Amino acid sequence: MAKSKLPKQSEDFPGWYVEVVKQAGMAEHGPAKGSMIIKPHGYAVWEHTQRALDDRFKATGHENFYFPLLIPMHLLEKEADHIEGFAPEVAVVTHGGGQKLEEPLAIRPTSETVIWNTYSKWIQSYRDLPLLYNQWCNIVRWEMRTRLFLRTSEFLWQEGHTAHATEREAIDETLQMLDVYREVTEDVLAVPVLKGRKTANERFPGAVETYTLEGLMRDRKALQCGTSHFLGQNFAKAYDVTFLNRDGKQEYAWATSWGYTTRMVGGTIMTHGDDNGLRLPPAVAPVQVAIVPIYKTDEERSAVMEVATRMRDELVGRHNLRVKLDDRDQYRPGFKFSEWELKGVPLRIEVGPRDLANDQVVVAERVYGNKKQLSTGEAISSMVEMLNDIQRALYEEATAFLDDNMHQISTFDEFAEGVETEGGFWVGAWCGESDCEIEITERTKATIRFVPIEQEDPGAPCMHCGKPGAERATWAKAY
RNA sequence: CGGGGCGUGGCCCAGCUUGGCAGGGCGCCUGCUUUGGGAGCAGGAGGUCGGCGGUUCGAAUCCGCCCGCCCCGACCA
Repeated sequence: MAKSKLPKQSEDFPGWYVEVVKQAGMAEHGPAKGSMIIKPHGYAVWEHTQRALDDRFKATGHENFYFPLLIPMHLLEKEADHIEGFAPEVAVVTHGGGQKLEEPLAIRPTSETVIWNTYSKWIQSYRDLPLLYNQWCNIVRWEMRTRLFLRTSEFLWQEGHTAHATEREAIDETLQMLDVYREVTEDVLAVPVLKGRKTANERFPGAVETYTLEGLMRDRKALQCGTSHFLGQNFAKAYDVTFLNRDGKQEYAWATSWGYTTRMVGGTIMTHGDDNGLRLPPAVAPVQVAIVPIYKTDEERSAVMEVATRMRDELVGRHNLRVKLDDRDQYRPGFKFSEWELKGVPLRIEVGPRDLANDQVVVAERVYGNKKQLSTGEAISSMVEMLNDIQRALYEEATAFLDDNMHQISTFDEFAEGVETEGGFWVGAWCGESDCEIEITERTKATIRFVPIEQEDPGAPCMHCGKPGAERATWAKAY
């Protein structure tokens, strides 16, 4: 493996992250404060994530639509908890056409308000329900402090907004979509996650319940990886969305919303990356196989390129893989090896004169850091299986890491000390009261990432205040 | 919003203390030699020194104001 030009993860994780994002060509800062330019290598990871999600949305009966970016202020202000939660981070357009606007326009921080305002027109009867819709879009949330992918003032996401005739159906939808997120996060991004319910403090503004997925990054800090909200009838009441039920009675509709963002590109980087750069899961890697030709003379070049091109064509045409034949003449092989490793490409094929003489190629695996010699035919026929194996290996490695960093809390002091020095997830009894939660957070800088989806008696008093335990809470320092 | 830092060829930075030809490394272009783990040599292109004003014979450098960005905290996906 090449010597890295990156800071070491163990010495400076934030520095490592900033550098690997830049050097691997994933993203850079935009000209406006807190904004992000997503570069092709980063955007492709998002595109593959989008595809995985969108296919599953369709498979569960959802359709895509699109609502406008600009929302009249008065619409935004109808649901009290919602506007209170979002007010500080809403960007507002005050001028247009060279004039001050009569009514300012909010740039959407999320679209519940404009969508539920419209749903009131779309929903009259129980026969109109359910509405199972989703949109892919950008949103703006004015943030104090930003980090590429993890928190920028504008980001890309998907927001699902469904309306239902019954509470049960809406709750089922909320949990179903959380499961879709879990499947994509674990099976596609190879990021293992824990599933749970947010406390009142951490809940989405306007939601009755917020369900979450939490992953653990390599610096042992938690990352929220997707949330699904049961909104009850809060938005239906604020925007007067009623329908006539089977019995001829007016009822408020039940709502859900769920979102998944470009943040997970950052989550994937921080879950799998190592001191040599990215390690991308094959399912989302923009390039799954890089072929590096090696030659000195023109004769060698044409002989090597012929084999390399044939392999590329077969891997693309017959095996449907994403392959890059690196025929750039201005770089030498060693440079290319390092670059593809930095960019996290799972497999690299090296073809040179020595290989041609032996009717073989060299295959290097990014995740294992090894090289093996295979015949051309073997290399081609085993490539899909090797990629599947790498996908699985990344997930298993991350799962082992997560398991190693799960701690059961026995005393508050041990927890406070441990979460500070070791990081990771800490599980223990909590009284269920917000004031106590806030005190613990102030003392430890850790937050409750989630409690079990179905409330469970921990069978022990609260680790902090000693009152009867109401919940088994999982704590961590988080992004 | 508080604390800290920084704005100088595409990128990273030196020069500023003590005013006097605008420099280095990387990258880029050309040529030759190279090519199995980040190549070497030679030549070359590229600059309103963040902006405005002031002091001065003379300002990247001193003074004032402004703008922008990054990092650390409080808020957040």
